[in-house]
Amino acid sequence: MNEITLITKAAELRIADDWLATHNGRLVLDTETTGLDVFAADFEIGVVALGHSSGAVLAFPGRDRDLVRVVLQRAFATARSVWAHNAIYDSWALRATSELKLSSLKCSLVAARVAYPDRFPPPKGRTGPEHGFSLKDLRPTTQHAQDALKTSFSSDHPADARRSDWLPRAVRLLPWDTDELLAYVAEDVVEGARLVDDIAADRNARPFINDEIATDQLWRWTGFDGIHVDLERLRQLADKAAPTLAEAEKHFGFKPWTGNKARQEYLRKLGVQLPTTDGGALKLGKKERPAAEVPEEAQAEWDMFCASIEAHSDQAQVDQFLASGGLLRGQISVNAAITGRSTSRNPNLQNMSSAIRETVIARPGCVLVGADLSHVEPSILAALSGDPLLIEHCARGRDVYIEVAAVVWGPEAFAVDAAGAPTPEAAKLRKRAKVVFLALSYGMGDASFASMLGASTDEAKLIRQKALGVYTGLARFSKELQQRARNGDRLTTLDGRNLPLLTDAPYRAVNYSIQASAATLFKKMTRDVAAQLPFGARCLIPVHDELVVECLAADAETVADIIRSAMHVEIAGTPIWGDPEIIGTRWRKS
DNA sequence: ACTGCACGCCC
DNA sequence: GTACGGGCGTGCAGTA
Repeated sequence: MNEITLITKAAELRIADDWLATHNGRLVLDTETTGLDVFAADFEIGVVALGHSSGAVLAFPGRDRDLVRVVLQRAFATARSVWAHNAIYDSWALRATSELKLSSLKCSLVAARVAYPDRFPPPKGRTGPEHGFSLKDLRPTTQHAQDALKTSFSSDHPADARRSDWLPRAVRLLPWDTDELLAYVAEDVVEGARLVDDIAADRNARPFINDEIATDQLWRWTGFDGIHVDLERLRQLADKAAPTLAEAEKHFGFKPWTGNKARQEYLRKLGVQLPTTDGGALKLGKKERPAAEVPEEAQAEWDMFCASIEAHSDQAQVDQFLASGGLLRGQISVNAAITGRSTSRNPNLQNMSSAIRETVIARPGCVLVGADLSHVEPSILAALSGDPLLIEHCARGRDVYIEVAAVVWGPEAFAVDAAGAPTPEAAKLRKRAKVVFLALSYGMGDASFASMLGASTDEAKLIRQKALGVYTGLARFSKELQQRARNGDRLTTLDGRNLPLLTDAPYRAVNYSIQASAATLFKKMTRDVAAQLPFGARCLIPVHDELVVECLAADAETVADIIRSAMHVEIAGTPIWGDPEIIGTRWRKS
C-alpha cells in the first residue's frame, strides 16, 4: 500500500522538506489535469504528486501555484533525478499553470522506448501512435485505483462518469484531496518510479537512454513557445481554392474531394473505369485519377471533378494552421516511431507541402537557417553493407543517384549540356534512380515499386535485379540481415541501439536498420547544434534528416557555421553531411 | 462514441 | 505464393 503525505498549504512546507530529505533518489512526478489542451482557457491541474519506488508519495494541490512552485523547486534541488511518464505533457501543464519551466524533467516514456524496443510490437497491418505505451502497459497494475476513482466519481456525477473523458472531468469536479483521486495518482507515480528504477538498472541501454532524454529536453519548449505562421498567406491559400470548391460542391451536390457514397454512385453513373479498393469502392487517389478510363462524353465532368480534388489538396492543413491563430504549438516526440524517428503532432510539422511550408515564418527579428543531410539512406546502407562500389559512389564530389542511374540505365545518366548541367533526360534518370534506391532501402515489394516507378511489375523486377547484380555487397548484406532477423537475432543500429525483433517481418530488417541508424545520427547532430546555439536561437523543426533553426538575424552566419561543423560525420569512410542555408524569414524547400 | 479505412502530405 | 519502410490529420461509414 502506498503511503501518501499531503501538503495542503505553504505553512506545511516543513513536511515537504522532511519527505524530500528522506526520499532523495529517483522521483516520479505526475499531474492530474482537467483536459489535454494545456493552452485551453480553463485548463487546470487538480493534483500534483511525487512518488518513490518505496511506495512513498507526496501530494499537493495543483491549483495552489505558489505551493507547486516551491515544492517542485525543492524537489529538483534534493532528488537525484525527477522523471515523468510523458514529461513533455507534465512540463507543459506546469509551465502553463505555474510558470514553472521544468527543463531537466526526464521522460520515462522516452527511456522505456529505448530500453524495451519490442515490448509492444505493432499490430499487424497498422502503424501509428499505439507504439507509444502507457504506464499501465509497461507494468501490470491492479487497475484498482482507477476503478475505485471511477466508481466514486460516478456516484456523484453519473452523467459525467459515462463519458470517455471521465477522468479529466473527475479532476475538474472533485476536490483535489479526494481519497480515490489521491490513490489513483499515487499508484501512477509509484509504478512510474519502479519503472524508472528498472530502466536505470539496464547498463547497456543507459547511454542510449541518456541521449534520448537529452534530445527530448532539447525539443521540449519549441512547441510551447510556438512556431509562427503567416495568417495572411494562409488566407490567400484558402481564398484561392474556395471558389473552385464551392462551385464543385454546388455542381455535383456532394464533396468530390472526400470519400462518400454519393461520389461513388456518381462515378459509376458517369462510367469512369477505376481500380477498386478491397471494399469494392473506386479508388480515386492521386495515382489512380490520371489512369482512369473516361467515356468521351463524360470527359468535361471528369476534368471538373478532378480539378476540384486538386484544389482541395492542402486545404485541411490550411484550415488547421488558420485555426492556430498564427502560432503553431505542436509537440515533438523524439522517439515515438518504432525505428526511433521523431514524430510531430498537433499539428504535424513533418508533412507540409512546399506551399504550406512557405506559411511558416521566423518570429520578428529572426531568420531561419537549415540544413538537409545529403543522401543519408545510401550512405548508411553503404556503411552497413560495406559494399565497396556503393561506398565509392557515396564519396564526396559524387552524386550517388546519378551513379545508380548509370548502373541501371547506362552512361547516358552522366550526360550534361554545354553549360555542364545534366540534360533533361539525365535528370529524369537520376530522379528514377532515386526512386529505385528508396524502394531498395524501404524494402518495397515489386508491385508498389512498379507503381512508384510508373512501370510494369516485370520491369520493376528487372531493375531491382540489375541494381542488386552490380551492388553485390548490398545484395549479400540484405539477404544475410533478413536471415538473421528471421532467426530471431536482435538487430541494432550502427551505433548499437537495440531494434525490435523482426522474426515475423524480416523484410523490414534493412529498412529498420537504415531508418533507425539515420535517426540516431540525426539526433546526435541536432544535440550538437543545440549545445552551441547563441542566445535567442532555438531548434525549430526536425524533419527526419532536415533541421530548421530559428535565430536572430545577426547570428545567421554563426549558426550556419555551427550547423556546418555539427552536421558532419564519417562512417566507415562514407561522409554524411548537411550544407547549411540561410533560408530567410519564410521557410521553403532547400 | 468508437473504430477502420481511404486518402492527403512528408522523409 | 504474396506482400513488403516510418509517420499524422481528416472525413466517411460501419458498428455499438
